[in-house]
Amino acid sequence: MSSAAEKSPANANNDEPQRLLVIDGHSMAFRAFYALPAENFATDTGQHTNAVYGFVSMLIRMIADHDPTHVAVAFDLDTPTFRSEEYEDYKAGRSKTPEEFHGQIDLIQKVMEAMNIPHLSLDGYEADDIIATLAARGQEAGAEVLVVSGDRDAFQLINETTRVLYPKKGVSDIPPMDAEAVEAKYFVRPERYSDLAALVGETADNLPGVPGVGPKTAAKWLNLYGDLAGILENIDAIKGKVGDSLRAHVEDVKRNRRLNRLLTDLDLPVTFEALVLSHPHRDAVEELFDALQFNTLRKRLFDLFGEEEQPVEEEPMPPLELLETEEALRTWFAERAGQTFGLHLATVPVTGAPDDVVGVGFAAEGATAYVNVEQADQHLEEALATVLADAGSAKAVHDFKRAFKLLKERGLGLAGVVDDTMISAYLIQPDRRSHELGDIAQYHLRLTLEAEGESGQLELGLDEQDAAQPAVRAAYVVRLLSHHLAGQVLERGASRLLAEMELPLAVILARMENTGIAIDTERLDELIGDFSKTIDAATQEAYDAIGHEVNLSSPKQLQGVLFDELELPKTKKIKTGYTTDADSLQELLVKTQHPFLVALMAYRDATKLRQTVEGLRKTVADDGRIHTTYAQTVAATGRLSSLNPNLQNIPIRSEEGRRIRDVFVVGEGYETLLTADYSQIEMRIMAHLSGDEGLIQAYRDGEDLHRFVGSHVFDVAPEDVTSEMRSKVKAMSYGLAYGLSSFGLSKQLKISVDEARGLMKDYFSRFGAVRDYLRGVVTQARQDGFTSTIEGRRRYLPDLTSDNRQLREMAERAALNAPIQGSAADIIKRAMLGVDAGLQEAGLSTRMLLQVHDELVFEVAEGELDQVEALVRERMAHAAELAVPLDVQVGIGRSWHDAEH
DNA sequence: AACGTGCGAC
DNA sequence: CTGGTCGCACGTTA
Repeated sequence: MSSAAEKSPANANNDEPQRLLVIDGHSMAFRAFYALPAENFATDTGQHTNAVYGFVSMLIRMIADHDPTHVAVAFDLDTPTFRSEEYEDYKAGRSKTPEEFHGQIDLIQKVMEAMNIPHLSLDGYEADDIIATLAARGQEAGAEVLVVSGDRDAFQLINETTRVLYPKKGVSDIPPMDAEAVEAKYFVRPERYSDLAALVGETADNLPGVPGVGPKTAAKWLNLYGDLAGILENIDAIKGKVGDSLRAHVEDVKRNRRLNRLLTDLDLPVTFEALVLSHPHRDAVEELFDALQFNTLRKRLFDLFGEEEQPVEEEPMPPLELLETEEALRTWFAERAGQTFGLHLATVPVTGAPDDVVGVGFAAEGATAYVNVEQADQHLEEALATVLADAGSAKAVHDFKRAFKLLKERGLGLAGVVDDTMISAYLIQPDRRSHELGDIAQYHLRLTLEAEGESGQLELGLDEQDAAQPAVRAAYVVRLLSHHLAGQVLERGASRLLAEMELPLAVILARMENTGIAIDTERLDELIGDFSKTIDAATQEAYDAIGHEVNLSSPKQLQGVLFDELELPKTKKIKTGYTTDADSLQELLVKTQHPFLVALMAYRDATKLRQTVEGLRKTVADDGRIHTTYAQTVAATGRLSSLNPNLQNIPIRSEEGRRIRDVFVVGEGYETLLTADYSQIEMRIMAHLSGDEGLIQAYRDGEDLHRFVGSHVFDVAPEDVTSEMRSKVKAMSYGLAYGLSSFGLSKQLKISVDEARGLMKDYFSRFGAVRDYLRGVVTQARQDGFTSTIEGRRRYLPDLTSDNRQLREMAERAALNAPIQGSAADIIKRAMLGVDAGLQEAGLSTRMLLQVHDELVFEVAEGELDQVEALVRERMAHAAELAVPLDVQVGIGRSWHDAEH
């Protein structure tokens, strides 16, 4: 399925297959109303908009998913219909429409007018009749028909060309019902569905059926006698109680059948052609959506129809010029002075080492060029080096950090980088999972990395062309992308983040990665042995406890042992059965005291540790150091991530695990490792962002925050806060920043949900500003479509308005967390820039090695300790000006373990 | 190869 | 249904 953004507006071209989408307006509005909480959707004037929002959202999605050429919406009127005339209790007993629903139908109709989508209603008839009539007309015109209705009567319309979207509660992606689906569910073909409904009855319409007859019986009869008429002809042949029941209610059945027949011949004032889906009235939509305060929806709507979403007209790529002499290179760049060059490296893989740079592709206005680095003579290479290292020559690259490192391998510098399209794309869409050049070029420009006519065939004869073509093509694409993304980066207020934070940071990260951290490999090997012994012992214990062997690493086999064999109580359900996670095992142990559980948990702990240590062992480079790679465009909040290996999840909480930190040591020629971390940075940010006077003052006074909060929540003097109270508020304080529920808190603290709820209530009654802030974050994010950090880093969360509750609530928790986690990421990034600058200004040899979210690890050169400590403390503490101080804790030692404090 | 489960860190 | 952000290893399934 293509995304909404790719849809072009429909046209009535007769060569194209036509598809009509007909929607039951009231029923969809009601679905939307109940899918979205009314209290979250209201304008400043108090008009509720949840049904309008949900309706338009579903409509956009359906247009995107099904690509109709024609669309219409049918509404009921409040006036009597031929059905209520015949049967006065028709649809009686329906509960009154809620207060908040009032006026929303009118608004939906206004939106339809602005969107240029016809909406129809007809005195004396219901929406279903209009739908049936339109469906018939669509079919006559040869169109495929999709009916969207929450009324099962619509099933009678299903045939080879007509299908029904019948939204089930809580399902946003609705599979269309066709004849087979109806038959599978009701055991009759769609054309017999009305007969079946007449027999069974329809509670939604207050039409009683034959008592004792359900779909199965009705279907059995219909299949036996052909149709309802056939049943009535043979009515005396039907035996048993149900036969008597049928005979007693035959008039009801006949009435039901008259009422549930949809009319397909209404006199509607529109032709099929008038239903053609065309562009919205832009001004009308702007005005209406302003009034409704729909901001993200406006963008989705315009994206759906937007002209700018048409494929970008691709100009032929300028011809490739090979720069083979110093002179040629100088001339090429001199003629284009002042331009921003797209740049891309041609590389070849090398086993067990970084890729090798074999050439450099450049793109400028109307020209592309390639320099073969391997065949370059000294003059050419020097000229190239000059251009690359020239800060005055502006360049756009994709993945600056990688390019910087690869060039460095060749002894080449890289400066003047004004854009990294990978980072720009990330700042625009931090949630995207891939920011690879090919992906974002496809997404933003509809361009592929493969040039026209290049697919597959090798350019024969010239080896270097093989490397040159793709590199130059990439440089060309990078240049276009950079141009295209710059506007969006600016619009989203991310220009400073890019230029002053992420780009300079890339250089620092490249250096950290190249430096790596020294490893005591002997110690590492010892640890592997130690953990292995623990594993062997635990394994044996586990086998003894159950009398046979089993793969303790297989959740599936463990389920067999725990729940079938040992018949322990069932745990939480997961996709593949019942969970065997650590929390659940602990609960099982409390309940059953089974020795197998103890052994299994010991096995889990030890295998996790051995696995970590073995992973580290494999990544120790020839220089005896581990060189992680930092991913700058992965974490949606703005954090870095670390991979190959991940050095941001080295154990510390358990004594056994902490030993692993002993293998990270100071390198030869250096004096010591130094770690510096922010104390409670996320809580401090929460205090700052919420402006809670109590929390702010506590931090200013340098109090033990959790003790302080505990004394207020439990209403005791600070010195009377027990460690149990302290750990409770600590869990709660941190949980709040993650959107923790009272259920989650109760589980974590092993207390009742009531107790957890009470705890949270007390917390918020003392720290009301925190509650107001957290509420405000979600409301604001829903309005804006994004959250922001203190540096203006945005995270877009379209799911905040999803009609899927689970998605929506996940987005709400992400919205709570993103400003806090993201601001902490901003702060430590600023700190890294500051510390790095400070070290250089002071001409120190001390090196920054690692970043672990709120911690930096340094390798301190001989004699620099005092100076470095002062510098690091100062720069970290002043990386941001908050309402509370940023407390920095520093530790020193020969290993990472010893440098903990 | 892709997915699901489980778990380490902050 | 129920705590955010990651990366990685293993077993299982396609």
